[in-house]
Amino acid sequence: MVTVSTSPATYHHGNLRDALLAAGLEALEGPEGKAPSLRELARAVGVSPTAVYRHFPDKHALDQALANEGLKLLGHEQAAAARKVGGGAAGFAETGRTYVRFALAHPALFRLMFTQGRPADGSKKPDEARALLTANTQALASDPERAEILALQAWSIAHGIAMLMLDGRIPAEDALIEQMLDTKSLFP
Amino acid sequence: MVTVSTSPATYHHGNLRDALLAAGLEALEGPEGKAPSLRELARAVGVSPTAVYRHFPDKHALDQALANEGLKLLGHEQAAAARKVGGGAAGFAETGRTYVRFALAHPALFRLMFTQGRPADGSKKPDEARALLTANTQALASDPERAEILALQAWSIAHGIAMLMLDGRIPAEDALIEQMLDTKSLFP
DNA sequence: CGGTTAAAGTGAACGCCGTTAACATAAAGG
DNA sequence: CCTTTATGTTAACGGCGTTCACTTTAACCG
Repeated sequence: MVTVSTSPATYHHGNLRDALLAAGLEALEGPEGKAPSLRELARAVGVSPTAVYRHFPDKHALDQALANEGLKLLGHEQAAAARKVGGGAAGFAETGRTYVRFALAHPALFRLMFTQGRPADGSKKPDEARALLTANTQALASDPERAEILALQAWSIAHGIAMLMLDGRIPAEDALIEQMLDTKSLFP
Repeated sequence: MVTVSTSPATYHHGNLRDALLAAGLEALEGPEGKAPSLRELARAVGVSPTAVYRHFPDKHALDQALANEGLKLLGHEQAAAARKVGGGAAGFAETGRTYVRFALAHPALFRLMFTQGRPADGSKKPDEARALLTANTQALASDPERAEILALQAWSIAHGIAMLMLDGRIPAEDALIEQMLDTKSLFP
């Protein structure tokens, strides 16, 4: 009898793919600030480096899979944050702050999410974060023409703040995030 | 008699430091989109890998030096662009567009400029780009209190656009840059 | 000058990396 | 059961950043 859940499923030696992703996410949270190496993850999972290639064609594919996990996480956090403040304009503002805070809380993961050329394609539906963004801007923009531009502008400023703070160009202070992302002054 | 100039100066085997930086900048312009390796640069200059360590304590220092070159270049381009349109509000807008265009024109260099934790310190004066930004925002902001925030916001949105375009998240079209950076709608 | 000293470059080696090839083993399934 | 196929392993390759011990060149100075 086997407990069929996320991690220990049909086992040969283990559910390597998921185990590698879990180890990867954990490594990305570490204080190293560095993306883990393939061999490092194999070691962490207790498997030879080449075993990884049964589940990912190459290192880049592994990184992309990790990036996707990160994107999912970010989307969930943003949606939850927006819901918590009741959606609407307040929710929109909250997604922006959450975006930047996520980057600061998971620097290595966030970098990985955007350094890897995006998920190739295949994925039919846009990620949750993106969907939330377009929904919000379409609801809040007076001119639906401008909604799209507004979405890209909002994304860009949040992304810019996140990156500049990660790179130490701008002090990573929470008060500063709120001032810079004040939607009333930015998108009046 | 020696021609004391930038490149062939006091020679032992060569002016390695400058030669390495030149080779580095050239490599960064290549289509690889990858930052050059230390050994690669040593090869390009015709020197053993270890010779590099006479001029830079480690690879990271070399990368930082390259990043500084990039920052200087960006600053010059921005200043020239602002001058060309007569400065003022038009100049401010132009520096933003120039920022993003620079990133698209030199993707690997731009990435390197911001990936390396900033120039440590030491540099007494802030780079030209930064000086230009604060000067512009102080001149254009009604409230001098808000000037600083305005500067960071302007920087962030330009940086965000640049990064998202580099990462293929947003189409890298010139028309889009102008729409997104329209200062009249952004900072009214 | 000539000889010492210090700067600049070399070659061999280390451990890490991603990746390939050839081989082993366990699971699944007719 | 016995074959097939998925999933591992070990050994090896070349490239990387870096260190160590060594050599060569240029500069300085009495």
